[in-house]
Amino acid sequence: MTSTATKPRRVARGEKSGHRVEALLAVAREVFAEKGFEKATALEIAQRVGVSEATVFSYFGGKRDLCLEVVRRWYDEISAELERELPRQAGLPAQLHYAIERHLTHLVGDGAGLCALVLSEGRVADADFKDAIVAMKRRYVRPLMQALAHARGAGALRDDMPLSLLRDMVYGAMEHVLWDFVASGRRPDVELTAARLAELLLQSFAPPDRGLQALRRFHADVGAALRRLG
Amino acid sequence: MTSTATKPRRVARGEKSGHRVEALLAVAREVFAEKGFEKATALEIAQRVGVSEATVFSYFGGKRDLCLEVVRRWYDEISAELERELPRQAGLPAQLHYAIERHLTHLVGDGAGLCALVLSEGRVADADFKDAIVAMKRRYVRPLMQALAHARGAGALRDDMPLSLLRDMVYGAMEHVLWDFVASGRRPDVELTAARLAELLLQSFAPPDRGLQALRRFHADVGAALRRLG
Amino acid sequence: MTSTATKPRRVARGEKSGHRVEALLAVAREVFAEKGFEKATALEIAQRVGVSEATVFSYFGGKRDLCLEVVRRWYDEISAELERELPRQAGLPAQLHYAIERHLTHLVGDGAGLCALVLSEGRVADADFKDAIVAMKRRYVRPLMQALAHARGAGALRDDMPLSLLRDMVYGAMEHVLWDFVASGRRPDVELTAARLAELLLQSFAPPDRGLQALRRFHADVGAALRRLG
Amino acid sequence: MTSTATKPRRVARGEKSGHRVEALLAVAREVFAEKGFEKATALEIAQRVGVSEATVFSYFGGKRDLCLEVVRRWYDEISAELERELPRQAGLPAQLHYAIERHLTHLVGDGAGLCALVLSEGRVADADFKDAIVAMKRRYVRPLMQALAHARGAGALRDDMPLSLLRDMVYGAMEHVLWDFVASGRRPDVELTAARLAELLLQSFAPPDRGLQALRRFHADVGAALRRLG
DNA sequence: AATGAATGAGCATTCATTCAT
DNA sequence: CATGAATGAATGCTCATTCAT
Repeated sequence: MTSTATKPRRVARGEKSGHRVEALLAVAREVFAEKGFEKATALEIAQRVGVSEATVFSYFGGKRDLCLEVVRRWYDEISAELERELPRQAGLPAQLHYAIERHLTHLVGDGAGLCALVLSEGRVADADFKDAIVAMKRRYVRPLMQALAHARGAGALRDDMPLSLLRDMVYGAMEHVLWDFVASGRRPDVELTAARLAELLLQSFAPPDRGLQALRRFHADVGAALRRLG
Repeated sequence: MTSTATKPRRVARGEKSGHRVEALLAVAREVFAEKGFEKATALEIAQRVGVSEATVFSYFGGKRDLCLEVVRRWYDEISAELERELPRQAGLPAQLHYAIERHLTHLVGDGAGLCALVLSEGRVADADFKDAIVAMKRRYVRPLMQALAHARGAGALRDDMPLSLLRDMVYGAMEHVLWDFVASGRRPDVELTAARLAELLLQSFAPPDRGLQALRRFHADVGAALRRLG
Repeated sequence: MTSTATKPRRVARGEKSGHRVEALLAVAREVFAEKGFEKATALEIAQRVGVSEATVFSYFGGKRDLCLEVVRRWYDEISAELERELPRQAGLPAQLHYAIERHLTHLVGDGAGLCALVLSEGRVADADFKDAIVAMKRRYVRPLMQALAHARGAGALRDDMPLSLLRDMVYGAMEHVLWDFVASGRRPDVELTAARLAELLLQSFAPPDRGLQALRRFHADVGAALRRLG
Repeated sequence: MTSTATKPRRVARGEKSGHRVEALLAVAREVFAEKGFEKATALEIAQRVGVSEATVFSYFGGKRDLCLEVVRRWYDEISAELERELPRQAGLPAQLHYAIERHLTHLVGDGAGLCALVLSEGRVADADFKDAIVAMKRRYVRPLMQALAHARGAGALRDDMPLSLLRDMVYGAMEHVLWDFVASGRRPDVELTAARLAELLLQSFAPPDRGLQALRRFHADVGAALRRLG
């Protein structure tokens, strides 16, 4: 609970209230995504839902709280899905592909704006906000981090790079793909892009190929043998 | 020249004015970087420089113009450097490393905020703003794109991936490294990170190794010969 | 509905709101009339009503909208009255007198300022504003124009002058009477002035007198007969 | 000298200064006419003349003073002309026509804006301004008023109407013609309009026709005689 | 439980005006 | 003489937030 925000006078209980809250959150997600935090207004959210401005504030402590809740819900959804499904994928390649495909799908769906929200608004927000965001992000990223760690343990991943860097490559690349989409308006082919990214990243993450080294030694040995024979 | 913005009442001429403009732009860069476009105010910029609010508007057509000029200058600086130096680097590995190291250095320096500015404010800005930003971005990225294209021509780059995706990997990874820095406040080791990223990305971009294939065939052939020898 | 103006946040509903709107419009009429469009401020209007500045903007899209609404209401009032009553007057003299008396009464009442508003602010306003004003003016003037046209059809009006010129004489004369009032502060005797203006204008508009010509011929004939008798 | 305005630091002397002053006044007339008092800016006037803003204030005590001087000059010009030429016109019809034609010509030329200036800005200005304007107006109108008074003395003008009302008809009609021009942008045919207005106004001003009355009595008498003859 | 109504605080922007050089 | 530079004071407008009903 933040010190600056007023407590909502009304806390959702029962069916009707539940619906209200859901509707408000859904619309707020839209509006924040479209306009960004600053340009989003309580009035617009209220009007799209069909309630009064004041109602928004009776359910949420304030604009900031509402926004945080929106972000929280979004992260909850995608995190839960990832936590559930990622471990079911067999092997790093499948897992990486799954994580990428899901992330792209969500972001292309409605998340570009939210993404911007998190990236840039998080920067100027107060500590509370920041901490909350960081925690959500951490949770969201954990499944993939665990998969990477596991793969590294199995020798399927080069161990001379910090996992955080690999993670940054995964999500950074996707985010940039997203910005292109946002800037140009051209919807990317999610499936294709996911496949490509997964392949590129895998190649990137692969440990220096021991087989290749062995083959090179073999070639060298055969060559040397030939020369000795010569 | 944007169509909507008013012209500045004063255009910098002579020494004094030059200083004022530079001071304003420098401070504006700081403030926009810290606060983002919306939360940055002309008043704060003015006060930090030690002039009145009105003075800001006498040098720049408006807040938006000032912001655009700040971004323009920043891009000019880093673009000019890249255009000059990148072609002097020998080979894709060196070029990639150079581009990464420079980008990280600039962003860690003062650009994280501006980066956010460009990424997220660009989303809600008017067409003029957007177009200007896009043009700058394109210029900035061109040197690396050309290097990549050249490398691909020389067979040093896999040709089954769009260059734009490779570019997104390069810059996306860096941006995420930056966000970590912004969020955590822990300054990354630029040199080390640059080296690592360059290596990871190079491995990613490398064409399926023809030498490796040849070696495999050689190995197979030798094996077959051995078996035939029985 | 003008394209540039923001919509008011609140649209009057119910009793209370109705009162607020009316109060604001009434006071705004005063202030615009006193100060003119440019010098009138939302703050002053608000203060005279006893509300905050923001309240003004919550009922009207902006200063311009408020002003236009004020003018619209004023024209509506006087136009409706004229449309209703003018046709009931019998004969051009009565109609002219009625139109003049009403116009003077309204202008002396509160309209001098509004008149100036319409006349001179209209010059610099944007197209929307202008068009709206022109339409109102046209409506207001129509009843008299129709009366004039009808009188001309009946031969009671000289037909060698454009009606628009006659109209300009009617309203121009009155406006000047008004300016005298505004400048000097001496309230004119509306009834007397109306009677005089009506008589002057009627004499002006009368067709060259056929009766007079006939009488002259009669006189000449009688004279000739006398001379023949002589 | 007004109490609020600062004295100009520089009073025009000699050739150069004279030119400056003239140029400033000429341009200021244009700008005030185009934009009205409020929207006219010292900056624009200065730029059109090619001097700095400050220069404007070094020649005139302030915007208001400059404006007053512009108006004064304009009235001086047209008043002087009228004072010189009107008495040379023979007879009321010629004089009325002359006054009308000159007024229309000047207003259509560049005066519409100045006219609005005088009419509406005069309303909100301080007493000094107002008095000055009133004095100018009075001087300008005097020649025609004297012509009217003279005509009335000669029995060529009905004496049951105040001269001020006749004056208002003359100038009011013209002003309305002008507003039509300003609103529609359609330049009126000055010569034709002047002729028509002069004729209409003359017919308006003519004394009730004594000849007509005499003729009617004659007709009545003849009729009565006939009837007596039975 | 909902909201109509009101507003305080803030912000971009404009411009007449001053003054040191 | 002229002006470059600076600014104080307005002013229109926005919006999150409060509160009585």
